[in-house]
Amino acid sequence: MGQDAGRSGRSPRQPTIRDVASRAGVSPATVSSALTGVRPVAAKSRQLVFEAVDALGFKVNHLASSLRRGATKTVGLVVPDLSTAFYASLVREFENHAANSGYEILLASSSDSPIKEAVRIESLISRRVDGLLVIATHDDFGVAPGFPDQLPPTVLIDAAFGHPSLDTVASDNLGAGRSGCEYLLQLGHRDIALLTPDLDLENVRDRITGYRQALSDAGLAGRERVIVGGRGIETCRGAIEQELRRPDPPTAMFAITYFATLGAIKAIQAMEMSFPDDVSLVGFAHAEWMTAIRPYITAVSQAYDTLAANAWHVLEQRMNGSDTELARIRLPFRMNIRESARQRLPVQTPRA
Amino acid sequence: MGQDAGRSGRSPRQPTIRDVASRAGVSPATVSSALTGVRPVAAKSRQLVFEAVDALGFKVNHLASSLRRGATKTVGLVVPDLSTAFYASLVREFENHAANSGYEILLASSSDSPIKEAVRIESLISRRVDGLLVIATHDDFGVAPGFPDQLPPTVLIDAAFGHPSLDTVASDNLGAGRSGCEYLLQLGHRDIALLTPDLDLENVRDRITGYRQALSDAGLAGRERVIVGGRGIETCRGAIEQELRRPDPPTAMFAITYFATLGAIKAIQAMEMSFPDDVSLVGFAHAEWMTAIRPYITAVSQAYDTLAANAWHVLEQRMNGSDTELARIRLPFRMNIRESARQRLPVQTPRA
DNA sequence: GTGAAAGCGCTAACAA
DNA sequence: TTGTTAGCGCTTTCAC
Repeated sequence: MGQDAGRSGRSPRQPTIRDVASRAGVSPATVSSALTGVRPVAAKSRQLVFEAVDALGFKVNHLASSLRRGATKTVGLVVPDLSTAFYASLVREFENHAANSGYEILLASSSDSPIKEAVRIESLISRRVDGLLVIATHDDFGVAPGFPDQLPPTVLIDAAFGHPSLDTVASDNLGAGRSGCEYLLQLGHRDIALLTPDLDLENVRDRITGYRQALSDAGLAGRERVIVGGRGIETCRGAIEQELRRPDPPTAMFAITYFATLGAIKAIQAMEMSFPDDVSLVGFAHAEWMTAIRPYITAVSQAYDTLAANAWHVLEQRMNGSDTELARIRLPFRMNIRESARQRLPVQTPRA
Repeated sequence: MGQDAGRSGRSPRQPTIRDVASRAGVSPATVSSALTGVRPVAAKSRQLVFEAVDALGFKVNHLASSLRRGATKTVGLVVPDLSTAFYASLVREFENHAANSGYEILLASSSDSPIKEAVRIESLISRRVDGLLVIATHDDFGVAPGFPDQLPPTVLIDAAFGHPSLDTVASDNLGAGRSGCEYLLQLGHRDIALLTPDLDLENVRDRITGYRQALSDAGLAGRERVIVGGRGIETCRGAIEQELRRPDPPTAMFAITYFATLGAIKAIQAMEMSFPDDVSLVGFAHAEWMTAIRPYITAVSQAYDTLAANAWHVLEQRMNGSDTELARIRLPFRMNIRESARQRLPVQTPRA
């Protein structure tokens, strides 16, 4: 239990493999072999080596070894924003996979900016990561001034699905939009408003398409109400309030984003209405509070764990040199039926 | 805008500083000087170098340069758990500070286990991080089988405050416990239950001490009600329900942890009671939903941004060789007064 | 202002 | 099975 957690720095010098070698009375190559197991080492030598390692407190200099081997056992992870719970969950999953496979994670945030994205990736490349996991800030990933023209093995998650030259993994957004809407339809709703912050990302647009399809399949093609609320909880809230104030307010709302969900909730409260009594709500994403405060929030959520597992798997294959065709993985969403949406009451709204 | 985002790998070979040198007709040393600016370079040479760099698409191999310079411009960040919003916020802040100072972050999760913590730190050291930021899993940081006996400059955040040989930065937990309780006292409450998941960490114990002090200062020394609910939202919930079922239920509750807050909310709902009508609630931590769903949650929260800024600052000093005395920084909490706690009614509220 | 040469710590040939 | 040697790509004396 030798710790000392000693005051930083000031060490005489970290022992090198040479120090170990001379103390063990073998060559550096043997030490290396004993440590890495790349070539057989006599039991005796190995023991000598380990004794010396312990005695000296030797730790391989991963830097030197990476430089020599041409691989760092490190992957870069680029996310648009660490405060979004979904991204944070992905980070957690990836950290886990990485640790289990002997990789380290270099974390970078692009702050939702394509050019910052480019800069951060550049920096990661300079550090010679073996691979890159990126949640792109927009669908044209790779198009930004100063974007590196050579990438290590890279897997794109969530956004930029179907990139022409990179593996991509995403959720079945279309299906998610469909399911959310169908669920509401099933409950008897006919006036279903959809709330989205913007139309920038394809994944969001897909959700909207799914919503439209569900509506049109139900013979309600003309009844779309797509509310673009803007980024930020407050702007979404404003937009929804406006919608609720109309003479023909929706009887149900489908928020297709985490912030949109929060905005919708705030709007409903602000109008002194309540869900599911006055209006049904289907939200998006998973968060613990959704099952803490009543009514529990019915929501569609991404299977972040499966998403991460798949992305990691693909990346690992690539890093190991696999040259199979581009991955194009679509993963199902989860539909968490709880309490915030319910059967439309017959008297609720005037019919058209 | 030269991108290609080309299919991974298969490159001929990354150009090195030598390639640049020969193309520019100067020596490697000059290229290095031009790039790093460590020594003056003639304008002419510099231009030549940059042209060659552009033409070749050269990128310094940070690995090689780190090895040579003996510094990586990388710091390791160890957190107990990425799913806790507070830690995630710290990570975000640190990533930001790092990027602004030209550092990269190597992220590791200890999964709340001291031994995993040791293992992960070991790995980071092997990668020769210049510094370490760690949110320790317990107060005896550094005591675990296999814990490295030499650390780079290290700053401990949140837990293990006052470590004998490392800089520590934490919130004023005692003050937080005090404030939360005093606020409730001020509102006229006399039966205030405190909910904590456990007594393991000193920061939590300090909050409890603060609560006790506030009570005793108010002449209510005998009225402490400390409920240890266990990790996990559900167990907390169970414990609170039990408390609320007593013949003399508390009129107010103070949850001193994020999960405890969620547990308290669930318990209150499960009892078909509501806050602040039947019982007042002061929660812990900051989350957007606390100001989305009514009633908004009154809560004490850590100033994660200030915490991170201070920790980063201290770490940077150390990494630059500062040898001043150990930092021991206590930062104030924030008291977010919202709606979940209110004046105790003279007559205990009847059921609705 | 610039170059030659050594070397950071490790691993991979190549020999033995 | 093991050692010797070269060199990964960079920076840094030291000399000019």
